[in-house]
Amino acid sequence: VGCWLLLVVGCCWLLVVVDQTNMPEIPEIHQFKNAVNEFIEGVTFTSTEFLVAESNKHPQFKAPYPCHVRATARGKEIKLIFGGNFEVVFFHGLFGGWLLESNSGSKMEGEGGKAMVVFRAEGGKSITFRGFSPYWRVGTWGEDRGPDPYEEFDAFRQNIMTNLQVKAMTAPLYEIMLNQKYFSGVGNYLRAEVVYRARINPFQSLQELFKKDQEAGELLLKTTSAAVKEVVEGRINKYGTKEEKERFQAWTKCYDKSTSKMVVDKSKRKFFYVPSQYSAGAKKTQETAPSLSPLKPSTSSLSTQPKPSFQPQQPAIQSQQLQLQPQLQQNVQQPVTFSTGGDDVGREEGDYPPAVELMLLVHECYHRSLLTLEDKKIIKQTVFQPLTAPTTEKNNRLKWLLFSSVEAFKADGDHDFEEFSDSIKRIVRLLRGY
DNA sequence: CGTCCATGTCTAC
DNA sequence: TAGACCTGGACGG
Repeated sequence: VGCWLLLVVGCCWLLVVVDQTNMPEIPEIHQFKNAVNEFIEGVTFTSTEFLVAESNKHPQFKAPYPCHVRATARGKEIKLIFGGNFEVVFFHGLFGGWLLESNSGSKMEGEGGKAMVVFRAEGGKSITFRGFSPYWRVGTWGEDRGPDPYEEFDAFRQNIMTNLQVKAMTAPLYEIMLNQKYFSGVGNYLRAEVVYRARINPFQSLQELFKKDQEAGELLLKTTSAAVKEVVEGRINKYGTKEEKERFQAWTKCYDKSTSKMVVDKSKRKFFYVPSQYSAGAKKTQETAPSLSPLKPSTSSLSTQPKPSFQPQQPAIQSQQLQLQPQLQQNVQQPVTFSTGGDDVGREEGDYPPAVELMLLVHECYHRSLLTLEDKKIIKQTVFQPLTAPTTEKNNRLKWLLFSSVEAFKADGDHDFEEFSDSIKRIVRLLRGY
């Protein structure tokens, strides 16, 4: 029964893949590759027909006909190998795809978009690469694209491990995962799904992740590979047949779900994530920060948030609260030398003192894994320094900087935690200089 | 009919 | 960092 099912589904899949032409990520590229290979198995190719003007993007070339052709895939690229040594790499770009036809030329000519290049074989079969902003290149894989996480997992992992210290690795996970140099083939839905499935905070960098928790780092890489495998083998496709679309909807747990949170990244692409997915894990680490959930939507909820939200919800938090409270008391009594200048001006009842505001924010950043425990401790020590401790000019200035960061954060309607934690990290670095 | 949006890069100001 | 590439589906008037 299993074989029969495979056969039937396999046939449907072949037909479907033929018509699909939308921005693919690795799984779809592998599906194309598999479909092409099945279709041209044992077929002898005899000619190439170029249907676009020659350009850098679409150079004409001469394949060693007659020959057999084989397709391979790596990341988002597909390579056709003609007769075992002549290679052309294809990139799908915005809306590229392959058309597999048994009766050569029947469908493509003039119909539905521009065919770009047709490879014709004996017996009337042809494969057509079509699209509107794709390209091809005679030669091998793109230089700036890393190994395929699905078919070359070890190389994929190695490429990341040996480059863990490069600057790109300091970008948050959700950004680096679109970097084809390291996450070759990963695209917008995979980054969301992988991070979700691995239950890892996407707002930290890969560098930090590996430093802090090697196992979690390894898990992320393995999950990347596994997710691709699931999509390829599950015949899942957002732009496929009705069944494939349904499978896509069922498979995605995070991407494009109304229950997910969403941020728009630098290149204006949507990143979906579910905070509880990774913050639940953080609770195990005892040092859980109080949740500041009302912070995000409104403009300045931090200063108007009622104190009861401070109430510990769990025993694990309680011990921390007990620790924190005396220190807060102590802080209130501190001289206001570093309270952003305006000495209580415009403060309303219910506002937290600056130091408490700062620590709440730092806690939240720690909660989001934007700051380390170490960072948090250093800030705490600095802010709640015992009255007896010597204070230096420099130290005071850094404290002032810390509070300025809070003001900047509050002034910025977007409540950019990353920016905030970045400035905090810079100050921590300075503090460590002592 | 029009407008917006999408698994993605590349390039010019 | 916006614009280009210039499809095709969903949705609005």
